Amino acid sequence: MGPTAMGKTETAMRLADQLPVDLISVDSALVYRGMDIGTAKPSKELLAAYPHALIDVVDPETVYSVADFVADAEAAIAASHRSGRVPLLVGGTMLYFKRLLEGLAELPEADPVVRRKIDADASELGWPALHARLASVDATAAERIAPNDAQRIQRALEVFELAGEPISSLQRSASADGPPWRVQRIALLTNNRAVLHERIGQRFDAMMALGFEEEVAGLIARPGVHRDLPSMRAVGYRQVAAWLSGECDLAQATRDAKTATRRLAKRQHTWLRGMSDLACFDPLEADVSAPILGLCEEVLSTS
RNA sequence: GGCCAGGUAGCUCAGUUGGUAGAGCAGCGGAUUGAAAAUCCGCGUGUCGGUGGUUCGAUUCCGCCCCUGGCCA
Repeated sequence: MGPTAMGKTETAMRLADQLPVDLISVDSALVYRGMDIGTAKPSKELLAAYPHALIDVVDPETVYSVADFVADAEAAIAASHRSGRVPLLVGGTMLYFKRLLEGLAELPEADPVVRRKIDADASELGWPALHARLASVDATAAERIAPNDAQRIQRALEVFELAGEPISSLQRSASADGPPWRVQRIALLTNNRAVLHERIGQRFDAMMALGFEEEVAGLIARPGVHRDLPSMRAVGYRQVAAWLSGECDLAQATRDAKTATRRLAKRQHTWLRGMSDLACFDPLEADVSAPILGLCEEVLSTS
C-alpha cells in the first residue's frame, strides 16, 4: 500500500522477480481499459512480463464499485492459492484494502432509478433536508454523516428504500471476523511531503508529454462517456476534460490536476496512519526493495 | 542619481483614524461499507522589509537604510 507516485508498482515487480507471488492490483482507476497514461498504468510490455489481476477489467463507461473489487479480488486470491502461490496485493485505493480485509456488509447494490429520484429531491430541497429525512429513519447513520455529504446521504437513503432497513443496522450485522487469510501489510510512506509533491508535479508533466491530452479527448468523445462517470472523475482526467471543454486554460488545468493529486496523496496518508500492523518503508530515504524482500521471505518461511 | 508606487501568511492581496492582523488560493489534520483518484468535516500557519524616534503602547505616525517595479536623467 502507499500514496500515489511512491513507486508501488516498481517495488512490487522487484518482489515478483524473487518470490512466488501473483500480482493483484488494488486500484480504482487501473481497472479501466483505455485509461493508461493518466493512471500511470504499467506499459503493455511490463504487464506482459508481470501480469496483474484487476487491471483493464472494465470499460470507462462502467461504474466499478468496491463490491465489484472485493468479489474480483477474492476470486483472484483463491486462484493464486489454488496454484500454490502467494497473492501480492499492490495499490493505493485504501477503501478497497479495508473492505477486502475487514469485510463488506451485504447491502443492495446501487440503483440508478432510486439515485435519480434522490438527486431530484436534493436539487429541490437541498441535501441538509435529505439528511433530516435520513435522521428520521436511521438516526445512527445520520449522526455519522455530515448534512452536506451528498454521496453518503444518497447511499443511506437508497439502502433504506431498497432494503427497507437502515444501512447502519445492516452494517452492524456484518460478520466481524477478520480475513480468512494470513496477511502482511506493507506500506510505502514518507515524511518528506515536499519531495513527494515534486514527484507528483513532474509525473503529471511527463503524462502530458506522453499524450495525456489525446487520451482524455478520445475518451470524452465516446458516446457513452460523460464527465460525471466515476472513471472521468479520476484525478487528472477531470481537470484535463475541463480544459478540453473550455472551462479553463491549460495552465489552470495543470495546476488543478497537480493539486488534486497532492490531496489524493494526503488522503492516502490519512488512511495509512490509521492502520495497525503496518510495516512501513520510505523509498525517498533509501532503497526499499531489499528490506521489503527480506521481510517477505521471513513471512513466507513461517507459513 | 532624482521622483513616484509598493514591501503584511507559501502565493495574490485586504486592513488597522495607534491597542501585535484577515480573505481567496495553496497547505495541514480528520472521517471513510456498491462513485473512494469519490464525497465530506475541521484548522490561519505571521519578526506586518530593517533600524532609530514620538507614544503608556507602533504593523499603523516621523527619520534614515535596504529591496522591487515604473517614470525622468
